[in-house]
Amino acid sequence: MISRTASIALRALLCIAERQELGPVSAKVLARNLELPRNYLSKTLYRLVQGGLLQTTRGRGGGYLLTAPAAEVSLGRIVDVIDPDGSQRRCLLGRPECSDSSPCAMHGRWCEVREAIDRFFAETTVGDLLRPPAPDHRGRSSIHT
Amino acid sequence: MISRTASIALRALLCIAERQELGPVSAKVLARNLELPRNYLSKTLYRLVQGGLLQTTRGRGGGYLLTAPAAEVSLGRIVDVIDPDGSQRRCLLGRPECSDSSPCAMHGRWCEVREAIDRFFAETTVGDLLRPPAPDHRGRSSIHT
DNA sequence: CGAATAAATCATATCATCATGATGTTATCC
DNA sequence: GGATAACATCATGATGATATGATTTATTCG
Repeated sequence: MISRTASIALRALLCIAERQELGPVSAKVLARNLELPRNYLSKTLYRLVQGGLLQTTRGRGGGYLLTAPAAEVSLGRIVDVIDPDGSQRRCLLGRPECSDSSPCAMHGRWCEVREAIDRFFAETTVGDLLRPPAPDHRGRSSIHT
Repeated sequence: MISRTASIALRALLCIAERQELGPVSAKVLARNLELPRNYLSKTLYRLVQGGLLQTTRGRGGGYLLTAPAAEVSLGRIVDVIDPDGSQRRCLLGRPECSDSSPCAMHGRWCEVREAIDRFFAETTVGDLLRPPAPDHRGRSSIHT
């Protein structure tokens, strides 16, 4: 669905968003929290910096901060920075020019699903995920407010 | 979403399903139709044979046939044979044990989308794709018994 | 300044996927 | 039985994603 690196990027951004009120979050802290090698993480974080999602400060007390409020950062923007060829999720049969006017055999049926995926990534923000997961009918949790 | 090889497998099965009334479909014919190197295709087809989706006959006039009616072969079965680790599509944050009782931050929101994807692959069959996707035409698509 | 901290970068290493070409095996037809 | 057709398998290479470790650059603090 998304690459492992994109998955790491999502986790890293969430972790930074949770902690940045206390100041920049260092790669060291992130590596410890995400249980990942520091340098590998560092490279992924740098891609997010270049993608405009993070800003950094070096030296003592330095680290990473979001460039925009968490509520304004969609998951899609994060994934697009790491997996730039989002057209992975396009035609299931691999046709580069699959479209409504030139559809493959699955086009009609798959489009609905694909649009649901696109909506998820476009509409869900980092901010949405900071608040405890929306209680739903699933799992039958009997927690009342 | 699915690997390139899985995409090729889908195309190959569709092609075989379309042509098998005339007898087994050879790798040579498939390679020509799908514009793919014969040997590479051959290896992928063999995986489908091992997965129980295709049967083969060798020698003159030989080739590949579906083992079951097209209407009974779901796309999910095909993809599972080629990309056995379907858990790719599971937790977006890569948690192996993400579930309703132990959800990640995205679990609730993502599950709905994931289930739509799972339904698509489980419910769409090769047979569904053989008939043209019923565009604006009336009459052909109303085949509800 | 010099030491410490932290990000940025470089050089490799590893691994799975994708792909090609050559060869082996099985079945059919004459 | 020999030629041919067709799938099965092997060996190898190319590519990109993943991962590790070492080094360099920038900043802060004493």
